[in-house]
Amino acid sequence: MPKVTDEYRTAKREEIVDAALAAFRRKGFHATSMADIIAESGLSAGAIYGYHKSKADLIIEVATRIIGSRVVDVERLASADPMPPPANIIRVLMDGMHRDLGAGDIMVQLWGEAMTDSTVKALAGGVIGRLFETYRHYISLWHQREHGLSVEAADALATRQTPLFVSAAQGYLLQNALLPGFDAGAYLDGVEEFLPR
Amino acid sequence: MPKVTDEYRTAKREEIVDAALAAFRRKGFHATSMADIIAESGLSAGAIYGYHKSKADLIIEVATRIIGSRVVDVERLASADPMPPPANIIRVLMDGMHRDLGAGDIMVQLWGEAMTDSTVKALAGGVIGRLFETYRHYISLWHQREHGLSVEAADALATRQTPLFVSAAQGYLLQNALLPGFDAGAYLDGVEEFLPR
DNA sequence: GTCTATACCAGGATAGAC
DNA sequence: GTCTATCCTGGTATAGAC
Repeated sequence: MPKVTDEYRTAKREEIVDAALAAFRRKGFHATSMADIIAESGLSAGAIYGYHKSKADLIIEVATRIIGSRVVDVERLASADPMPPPANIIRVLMDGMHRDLGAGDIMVQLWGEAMTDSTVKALAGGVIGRLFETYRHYISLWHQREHGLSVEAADALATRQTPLFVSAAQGYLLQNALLPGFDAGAYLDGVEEFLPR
Repeated sequence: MPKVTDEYRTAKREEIVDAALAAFRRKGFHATSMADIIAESGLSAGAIYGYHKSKADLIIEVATRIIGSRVVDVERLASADPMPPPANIIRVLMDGMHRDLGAGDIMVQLWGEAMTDSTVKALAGGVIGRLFETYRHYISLWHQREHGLSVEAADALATRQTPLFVSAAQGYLLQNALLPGFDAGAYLDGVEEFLPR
């Protein structure tokens, strides 16, 4: 029975994840060394390794937190009464992203990381899959309410549309991160003008 | 005046880039060590460094080649007589990608790499920018021919639509790389069904 | 529980022989 | 021009004192 409580332990773990997130935001996943995280946290190497067994472990921890918040955002909107049209959700998603992370750069890094690290891949795939499903459900619901479609018809339509909506969000992040003159406002206007409703 | 010709030198450079590409395809940019590239090329460390001064150099070389081919693809279609609708271009782009690279994974890695390596970022930004412009021009042309729009009207419309078309391509690559059950055919059908024409 | 100091390793790049 | 052998840095993780 540890004298120091479980709460203490989890709080400390979180604190370290915070520091890792801050460091990763600044330098990216693999350009960040454990020394950076150690400096950021104000703790020592020994302390960190007492809570997280490796750098990979920290990446996973950070990634889970990032994507998890997005799912919550969409779920919240699904219960709003006048449901915003699906295309408008992108705006909410990107706002949340921006609030949590400052920029989407870290998401892009995460995708890249997933290509070679199977743990990250499984995680990213799983969580994006969840976001995907949440979005699909939202779109189906919206067609039912707004266009009076049957559940089956709405589901079928949503299934065909969802990938494109998800792409609109992913494309926003990528273009924002890569193209010097990216105009976020214009992008979102375009999404609302041209994606189906 | 070198006895060994410039042609020899460039050919050798290319040969090494080929090997690097093969290695990167298999293990990703930073998981690939110089030793891997050396093994793949059948040459030695010394030889490689005689032609390319660093690993970063090789990444740039490979990246340039990859994206450059896409631009050519789109340019070629712009002079086809019945121009395919812009949404159909995605299919061509993805086919070419697949033929050159086997999978888009390496593109995703490249984007991630760009987040922390400013050279790669400048390169990726520049070349994606070129692809972007090529696509925009294509869309404008298409609206002029197909809908009889004035140059100005077509340009304005194309400017608003292009980002979304580019997202559709980027989203394809990402979802294909990350989602276990990704259905490429369905995705492309959705693109052609729902993107504006 | 936390610190400092350090072992240990991977991998990029080079020197110098042929 | 190409090879082998090796240097050296940077970075993760651990050992052991406090």
